[in-house]
Amino acid sequence: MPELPEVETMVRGLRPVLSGRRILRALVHDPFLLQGFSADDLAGRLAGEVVLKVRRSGKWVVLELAKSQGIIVIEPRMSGAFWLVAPARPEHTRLTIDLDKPEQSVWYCDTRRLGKIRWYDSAELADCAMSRSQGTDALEISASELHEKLTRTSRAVKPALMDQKVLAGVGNIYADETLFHAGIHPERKASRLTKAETGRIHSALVAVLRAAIAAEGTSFDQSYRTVLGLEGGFLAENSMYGRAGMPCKRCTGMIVKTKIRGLIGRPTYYCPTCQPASARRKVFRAPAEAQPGVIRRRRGKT
DNA sequence: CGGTTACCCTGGATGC
DNA sequence: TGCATCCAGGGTAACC
Repeated sequence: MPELPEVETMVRGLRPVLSGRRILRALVHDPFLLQGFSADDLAGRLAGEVVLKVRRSGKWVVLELAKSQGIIVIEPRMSGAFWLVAPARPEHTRLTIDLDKPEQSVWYCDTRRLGKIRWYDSAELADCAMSRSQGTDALEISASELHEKLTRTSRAVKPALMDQKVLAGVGNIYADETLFHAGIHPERKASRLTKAETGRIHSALVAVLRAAIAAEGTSFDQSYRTVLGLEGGFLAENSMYGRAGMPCKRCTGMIVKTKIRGLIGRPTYYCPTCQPASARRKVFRAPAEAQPGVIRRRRGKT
């Protein structure tokens, strides 16, 4: 579930509790998430370690260890979350880290078990591995680099924005939100975007991510919570996600939920009026309610 | 090679 | 109530 703002919120919550602290012991409850090492191995390496730094890279949580100089990378993917407060060990806990003086437990939970935990022996190895699968962080990329990266691909702009190698941190919710604020249709061909348009995407991206971080992310249903178990507040400010059939906040037209090419299996929300399919032509066809699974529009033919 | 899809999991919601 | 199906905010192997 977590995208950049949610992971940033996790890291900000973990940092004061974890950094500089000694790990008493680690308990691996589910070795399934471990990539390339065993539960005993991880427990052995963590016992007695000191956490040097907690930081974020794209949608990943990075723990730097002081003694071994090792790096742990946690990818929460869809359902990973950290808990600092709970009456007892939370359900679906996959890893427990017990801290020393004063005693405090950090639980890492992952309902769907899609997340991954990786270990690197040095910062160099970790950086090398991470830069292979992640582009520039979405909060650090410049407007000109974004323009260059987007116009290099012929894909639709939304899947391009969500490609972690293009830029790291944007997922389904914030891609829709960003494109709405930029006034760009999610299926616009990325290579055809003008400098002005990618500039609007860049400004919208930064504004949306900052607002979402300030609100501590987006929560709905039983999904994402902060490390203190609180809901993030961005859903109230959010203009697109989950608002199919509701009025657009800018033009009062109706928000559409659909599926787009390159992102089968994930919903896309957009406003057909504020985000026209072509930069030059207005869309007259009612684009609504394409049946789930059916791919709308192919070369403008109806 | 670039673009797209199938699949990895589980639990909650929905439909019959 | 019970069972089947669908859905979800991510990432990647494998396919065309």
